[in-house]
Amino acid sequence: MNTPRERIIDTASLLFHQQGYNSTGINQIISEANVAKASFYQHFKSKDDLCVAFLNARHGYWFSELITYVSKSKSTKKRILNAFDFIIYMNEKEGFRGCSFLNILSEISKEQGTILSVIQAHKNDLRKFFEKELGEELLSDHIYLLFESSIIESQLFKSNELVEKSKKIVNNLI
Amino acid sequence: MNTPRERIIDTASLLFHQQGYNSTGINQIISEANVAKASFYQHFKSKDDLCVAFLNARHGYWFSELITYVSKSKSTKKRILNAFDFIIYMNEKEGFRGCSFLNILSEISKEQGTILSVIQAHKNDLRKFFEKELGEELLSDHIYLLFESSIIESQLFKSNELVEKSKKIVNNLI
DNA sequence: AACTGAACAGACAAGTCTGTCTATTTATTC
DNA sequence: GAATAAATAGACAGACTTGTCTGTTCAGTT
Repeated sequence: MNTPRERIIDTASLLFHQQGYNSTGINQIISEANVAKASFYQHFKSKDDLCVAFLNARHGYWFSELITYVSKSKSTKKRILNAFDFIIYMNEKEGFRGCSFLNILSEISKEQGTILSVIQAHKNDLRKFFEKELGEELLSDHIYLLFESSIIESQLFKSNELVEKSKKIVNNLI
Repeated sequence: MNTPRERIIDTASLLFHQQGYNSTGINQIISEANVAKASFYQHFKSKDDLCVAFLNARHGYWFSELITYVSKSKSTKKRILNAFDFIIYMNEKEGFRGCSFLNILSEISKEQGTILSVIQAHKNDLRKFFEKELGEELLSDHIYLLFESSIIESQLFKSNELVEKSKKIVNNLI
């Protein structure tokens, strides 16, 4: 049944995604993860510390899934279009809850600089991913921006309509 | 010194923007607005009710400012570029706090459907704004998506770099 | 069989939150 | 000047929050 640490992160992933970071309490996390409170604070020194651990885990999971999706094709163009299909896949899998990183970005204050830099690092990696695929920086940033808004707009409207439209735009662009 | 209702909405605007919706309590709002708690609940039946009122007020303010900015030019192209300059202006004015509507989107749960529809209505109006300016739907949605990500990325990186890049992209696009 | 480290349960402190309530004061209108 | 409406202050209920703490149980190792 996994280690307590894993159970905590798995449960937190689910709850942060479903309810948001600030609306999810430690008590609910440990209760649903079947972990004692003392055990929680043995692994994480604070809730923010858990948040960083969660974002790191999410980063690893999310990118490996993206790479899996992209690797289905060989041509750059198809690979990029696959990335947008990955958004649709994730939306359907996770119920249009958007990007964990951007959701938490909206919830943190100036004092939580550590969390902010984890979010920035994640997005920088995504930006680099498109740059490596495409070479040209202006084009890759263009597609990065469309990718980002595709995630957000599908969360907002609980629909893949604008993801599909982005695919059409990107298809004409490359 | 304004009416209590106005003082509440003004204070809430500031605090929701600075600290987020869930992190801002009623007590802080009424204290900083110099309003009694009973007065607050005479004007708003709940915190979510205040949220809706705030978003409506924000909608009015934000759009009127956008229109002012856009109206400085006559050609469609220049007007669209002005809209991106408006993002830069707001970022500098408000300290890269991003979009009130999207920030609250990240904080609400499924039960808060009323708030969600106010956010969706705002973004639909923005989408229509670009459609009216540009006519072509694919192009106007393309620019709408770049506009949205420009706001978010500048909030994320506390910088106007990607807004400027979007301007360059849009300049080549129209 | 004794030791060790990690997990367990759960009480507790100190503070937060929303929303309700009573009771008093101020301002406006008839 | 009396009546009405809207503001005030602030106590209170009840539930929540994070983090600390005590003490117990259990598995693995020597």
